[in-house]
Amino acid sequence: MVTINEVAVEAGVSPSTVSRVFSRPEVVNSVTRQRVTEVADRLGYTPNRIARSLAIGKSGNLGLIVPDIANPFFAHLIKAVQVEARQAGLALFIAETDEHRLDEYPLVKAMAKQVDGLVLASPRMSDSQIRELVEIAPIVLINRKLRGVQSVLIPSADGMRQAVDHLAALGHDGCVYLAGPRNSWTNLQRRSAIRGACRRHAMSYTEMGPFEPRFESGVRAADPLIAAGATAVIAYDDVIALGVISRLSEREVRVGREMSVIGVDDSPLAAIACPPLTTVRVPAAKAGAVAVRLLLDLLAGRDANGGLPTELPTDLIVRSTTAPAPAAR
Amino acid sequence: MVTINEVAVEAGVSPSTVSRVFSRPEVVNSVTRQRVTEVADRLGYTPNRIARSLAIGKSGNLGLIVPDIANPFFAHLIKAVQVEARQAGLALFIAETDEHRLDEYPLVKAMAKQVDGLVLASPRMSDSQIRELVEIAPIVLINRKLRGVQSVLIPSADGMRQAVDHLAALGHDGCVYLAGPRNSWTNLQRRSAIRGACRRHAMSYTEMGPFEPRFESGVRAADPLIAAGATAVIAYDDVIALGVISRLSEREVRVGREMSVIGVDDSPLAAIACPPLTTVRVPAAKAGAVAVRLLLDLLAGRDANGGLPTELPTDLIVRSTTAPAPAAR
DNA sequence: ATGAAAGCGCTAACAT
DNA sequence: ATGTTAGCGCTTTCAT
Repeated sequence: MVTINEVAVEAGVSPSTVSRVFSRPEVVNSVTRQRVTEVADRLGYTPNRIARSLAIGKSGNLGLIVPDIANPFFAHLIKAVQVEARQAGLALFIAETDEHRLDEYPLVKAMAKQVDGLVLASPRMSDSQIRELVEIAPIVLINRKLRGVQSVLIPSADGMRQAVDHLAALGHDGCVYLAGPRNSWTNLQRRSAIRGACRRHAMSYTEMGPFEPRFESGVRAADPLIAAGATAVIAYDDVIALGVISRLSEREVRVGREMSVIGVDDSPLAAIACPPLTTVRVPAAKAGAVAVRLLLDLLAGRDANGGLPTELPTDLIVRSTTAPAPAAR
Repeated sequence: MVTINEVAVEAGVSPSTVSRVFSRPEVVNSVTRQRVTEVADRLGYTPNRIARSLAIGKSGNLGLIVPDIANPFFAHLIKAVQVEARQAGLALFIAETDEHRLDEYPLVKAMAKQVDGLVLASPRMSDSQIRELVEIAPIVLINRKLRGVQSVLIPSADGMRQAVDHLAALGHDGCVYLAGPRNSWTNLQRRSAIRGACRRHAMSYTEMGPFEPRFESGVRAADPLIAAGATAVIAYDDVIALGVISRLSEREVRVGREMSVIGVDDSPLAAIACPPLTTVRVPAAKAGAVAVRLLLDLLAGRDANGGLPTELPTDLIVRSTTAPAPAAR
């Protein structure tokens, strides 16, 4: 491995000069700079980021923790974070908790030591654990609210309300909510928004779950749904909704006829599904991008947004899985 | 930040002892160890991984480069790599090239310096660039073949042959291939397998493209397909296939009747689609897991698999988008 | 504009 | 079993 010193002797300058050429080129004489870069190229020298990190006390890395990489919502979130981080010249560490609440904390803690900042997407760990992490590295939360910690929130209350209004307008006199992970902030938000809207419309509210956000959860949920005589269901997310639809079709209940189904996320899946899924659009990519920008502000000492949570809006996208209630037809 | 030295003085031992307690606990007297860990806890000390990396010359990190994080194929690949890396106690850097061939090399090179090994998934860069990277860090390639570089390959020839056989059995007298990215090894494999199989069946072979693996590419491809009077089409991947189906439905050509469509990947999308997509199953997760294991072997000096490429099999999954040729009915 | 020297936090011979 | 010492490769005062 070729170091700064070898370049220095070869170019007939001191190590400091070589260092400057790579960190603050403008302060070194252009002809010296020229010579140094030329030698560096010839020797194939490139700075050792780790040594650099140790010296300046910053890693140039960001960390991102998500529950499930393959879930389309998080996949798009990751993508946006990656793009934004790169734009800022930062590399991205990524880790998945796989919805395993227990491993989450040690995992994140280990990562926190080697990054300049951390984005936690829908973390399941306790408030106090998050507080401890904040001591180690600047943190931005996505879909989790905690006093004194910067966050970007997608409350989805608007979208859920729109969803229930939509159902009410179609004449449904009740709806069931297929709940997501028990401790998820997002789930709590959705649940209470739906419940509130149902009350306002004098619709009955039933809850099933909790379900992990997987396709299989949805297929598992479908039969109880039929048994309960439901006519309308809102799932925690698109993935679950799609599972429901799949099983419903197998059971020969026509979705968008006998049963109305609404998902959340508007992942690409939703538009492709059959029938196309009515869903609440959630700005995943936007959330990721905003989170990174907040983190960057934090790192730069700009006090981002006055420490207030940034809230992103949601909206109902009506497609073909919702229809008038059978009784109302 | 509390360092090893502060712990040392507080515990009345030398820094080396503290260091040992954290790296090779078994070599230090259990009572000293006890005292040190206790002090460390009290002071909230945790080792600085960056300093450690510099000292031992290894980072404990793996890097993964993918063209598109949100593509389900890569999403599942990433997930498997992440799981496998974590199991080995390694953190994972991830970067996306977004199918931008130009940025790819510098990006990867920067990452190569701070990881112990690299997995390149479907890289688009040139052979010589890859060769240069191999000088910097151990590398395992996925779906790219290069003499002297370890790789895991999914040639998909079997699957494509099965796909064409299937079409032939349904009475189609030709098929069109919606090609993927021009320089992609995978695309070349698929193309030649399809072409070969068509020749064997005396079927006509037509190619359109290249297309980036996106839904929109597929919708764009559909009209020319109709115009060309095609009865059967094999898309580079599921995502494109789904786009085709979507546009075909809009144009009111019934998929699985007038037109047969086959995808590749068997992403979750395929089963959910409408109608369910006939597709060639590609073991994305398996590929990721195997790649990490090969990399680990490389790092350990075990010469993995004799340096031979590991090949993973593919198989046709027949669902509902393929049907007898209209003429043959 | 450049150089000398100290140090970032940890590890690894080598001694004891 | 533990301490001493000398780095790992880079940055950064402080001089010049």
